[in-house]
Amino acid sequence: MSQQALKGHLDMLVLAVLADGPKHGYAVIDALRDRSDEAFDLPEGTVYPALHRLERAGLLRSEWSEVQGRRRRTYHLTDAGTTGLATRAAEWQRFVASVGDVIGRSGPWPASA
Amino acid sequence: MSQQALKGHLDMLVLAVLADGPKHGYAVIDALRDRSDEAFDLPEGTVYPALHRLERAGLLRSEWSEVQGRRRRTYHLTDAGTTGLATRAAEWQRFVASVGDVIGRSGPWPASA
DNA sequence: CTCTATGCATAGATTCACTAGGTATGAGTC
DNA sequence: GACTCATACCTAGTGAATCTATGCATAGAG
Repeated sequence: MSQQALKGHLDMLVLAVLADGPKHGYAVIDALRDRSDEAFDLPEGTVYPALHRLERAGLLRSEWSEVQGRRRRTYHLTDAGTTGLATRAAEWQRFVASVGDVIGRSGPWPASA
Repeated sequence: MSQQALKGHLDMLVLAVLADGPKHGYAVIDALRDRSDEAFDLPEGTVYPALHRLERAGLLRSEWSEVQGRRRRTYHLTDAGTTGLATRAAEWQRFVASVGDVIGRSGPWPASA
């Protein structure tokens, strides 16, 4: 996968896995890898700053906890995060449709699942 | 549309419009706008550097001509450009499928055309 | 003559994922 | 006990690539 393919779409992916339920950072990374069948195996240096950015933007909130001697910061979507995800997902689908128009796709995408 | 959505995908789009036939830079911009129904209305400062980059990479070649007193640089795909487009289009579809897996798409995309 | 569209170009700003490092705990191995 | 690995957090700096802003030049319309 191209190194820049994610640009501008990472926030949506993070919001999407958190829409399933609160998770701490490391679990977000695992969820992205599992759900994408290894396609999105993101380094911590990518995901942690994204989480901080989304919290600063008000789309996430977090609480600290301690589980078996390890500090965890668990993130959950705010209301703004929920609507933000919906907005980004809609934009994504328009983007995909536009790219399809340009590259000349005719039929529906092959199902992956 | 997000400002960064194109990151890493612009090359594919440029190659796609040139796969339809040789075009000069300004015409590439027009083709992208027309084919995407205005969604991709890209500034010259985006497209010209992309064309130069693709030519340096050997995916495009260009010739100068003069039409009605205006200098034109017309680009066409090389063989590497044709295969490069196929590669990028395949990667794009895998990327779209992976994003779909993460954000929980179930059915096929709604047809846009 | 001015303004717009056409047609090319580049320099600098900006965004954002990634690389590379750092800290710390728990569990398993030798 | 020492070592290694997985878990779990963090940030500074790099790099790639699009966008903003600007410049030059010609043709045509008003």
